[in-house]
Amino acid sequence: MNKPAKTAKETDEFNYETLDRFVGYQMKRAFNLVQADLVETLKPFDLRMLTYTALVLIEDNPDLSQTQLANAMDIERANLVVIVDELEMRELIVRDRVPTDRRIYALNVTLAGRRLLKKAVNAVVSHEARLFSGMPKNSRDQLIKTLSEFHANQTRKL
Amino acid sequence: MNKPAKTAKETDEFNYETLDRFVGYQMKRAFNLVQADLVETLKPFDLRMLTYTALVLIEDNPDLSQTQLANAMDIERANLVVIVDELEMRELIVRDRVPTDRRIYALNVTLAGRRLLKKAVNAVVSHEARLFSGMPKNSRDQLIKTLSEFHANQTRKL
DNA sequence: TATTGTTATACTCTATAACTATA
DNA sequence: TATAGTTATAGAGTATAACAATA
Repeated sequence: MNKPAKTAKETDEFNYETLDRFVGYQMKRAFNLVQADLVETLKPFDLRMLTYTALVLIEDNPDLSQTQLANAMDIERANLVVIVDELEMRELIVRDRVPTDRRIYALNVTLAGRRLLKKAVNAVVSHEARLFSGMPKNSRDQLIKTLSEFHANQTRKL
Repeated sequence: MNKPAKTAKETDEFNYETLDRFVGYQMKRAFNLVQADLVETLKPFDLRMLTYTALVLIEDNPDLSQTQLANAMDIERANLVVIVDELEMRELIVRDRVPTDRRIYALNVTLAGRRLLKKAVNAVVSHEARLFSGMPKNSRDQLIKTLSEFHANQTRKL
């Protein structure tokens, strides 16, 4: 097959030699796929990953303050405000005033929030089961463990 | 320790019961840490993750077209245009015209691009070595393998 | 008709600085 | 002074639709 010297790359086989050792990029690509599927999964509940995560953490940790929630979610307090605003406006959570320290809000899930979350959690569990169905269970468990330990390790260094 | 009934959560021990099974969130948190560190690593070269990745792929795959590159990077063609614009403007790559198909550009790295990339790759390798220094080598290899297989699995399904 | 590269646009997430009210 | 929540803003990444040139 003689071709002209200058043509565009014609095969679909890419050389990922340099990129394959780039863990960050593997993480990004994998996460992008998960994220895209998750967006669709949460759409019926009018939730995004951040609002879903916030709701989960507030339910599992009653009376959480916004600063604590932001830390737990690894985002800035400033960016959490609009998320909490949205959940409060939709009456999925409440901002309770704390008598002993009037600077703080104690966040709590409402009944409506609890009901919505229950359905959303089920949907997310199904979404992940489907997404990782091709992955052996021990690989998935190991993945969670590795990522979790990595996160713990990094944040401890600060 | 008797406390008033309504106070904000006082301990730093969080209940991650629901979240811990949420692989997508583990991926996101881990990736965010990597990304934040990578931004600093690439800053001296005036590169971002996307421009760095594009440069790597173009060097390792001469005569790549923009559509092929976008596919390899898992981004939309439309979003690649500004990335290629930037690299071309900085004379790190060239858009070569393909005589046999005038719709296509054949992307190639310039000498300057090659020189910059060599330093950048070294910096990224160091950055990852440092970042994952607390992780056993086989965990890191397994992580790359799992993420890579996951990606291959998902994209094959389309 | 289909494909490549392109423009425009909207939305989301992230990061920073500065403000207020409370402690 | 320091902290909790807030506002404003800028930068970056992502997704979609529509267009011109070319096949």
